[in-house]
Amino acid sequence: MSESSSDKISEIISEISRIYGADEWWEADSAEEVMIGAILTQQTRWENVRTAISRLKMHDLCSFPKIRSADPAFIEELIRPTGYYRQKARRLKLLAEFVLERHGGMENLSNMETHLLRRELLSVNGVGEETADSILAYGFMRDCIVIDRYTKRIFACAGITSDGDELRRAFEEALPGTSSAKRRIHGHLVEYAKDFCNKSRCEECVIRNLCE
DNA sequence: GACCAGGTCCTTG
DNA sequence: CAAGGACATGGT
Repeated sequence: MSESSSDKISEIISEISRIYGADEWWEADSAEEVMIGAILTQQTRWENVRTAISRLKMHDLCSFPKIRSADPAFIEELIRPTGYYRQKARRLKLLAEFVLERHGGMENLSNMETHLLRRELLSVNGVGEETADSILAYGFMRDCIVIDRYTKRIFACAGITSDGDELRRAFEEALPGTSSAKRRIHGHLVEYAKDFCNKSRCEECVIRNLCE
């Protein structure tokens, strides 16, 4: 990766942030809900997650104690719109076990140091890097940039890198640093990619002007 | 009807 | 350890 990558990242971010507002991005009422949504959103549109979450809430099943004791088949039924529903129902069960049994509840988790918490989250089957980072950034409000597929796509397109670890390092160097800024930036990148990284609007992409 | 979505895990070579 | 497949519904 070239020396000026972080400069270019800063440039791209300020361009995109200019286009989108400063709203908080992940819709959720609690850290628990972020964690549940983070599993449900895997490889699925957010609209389907919204449906699934509201169905869970309708049956008072949007919390780990309830999920832990619920009938797996019933959870599957409620989250069906998000796809991979059998796998995701299992992952929600594992996450509930992780939170309640391994760590004694959300309170203890929220008191953990960020890097330790990240390692712990990654130890759960079904929680990969992107899910863990989303949970850290949007659930526990930690200083953590989320590198997801959209982010990689944008920066690969700009000729920087599509390697997650490299991008993370370059981001740390490029970003001003507050955790709320990182949350907003990730949201902006995702929205930007949804809008412009497709066949019909790729030509309008302002980042193209910043590419080699 | 193909193609993709706010990924991750498991199996193969 | 990289590449490929499986998981599955809903919208364009």
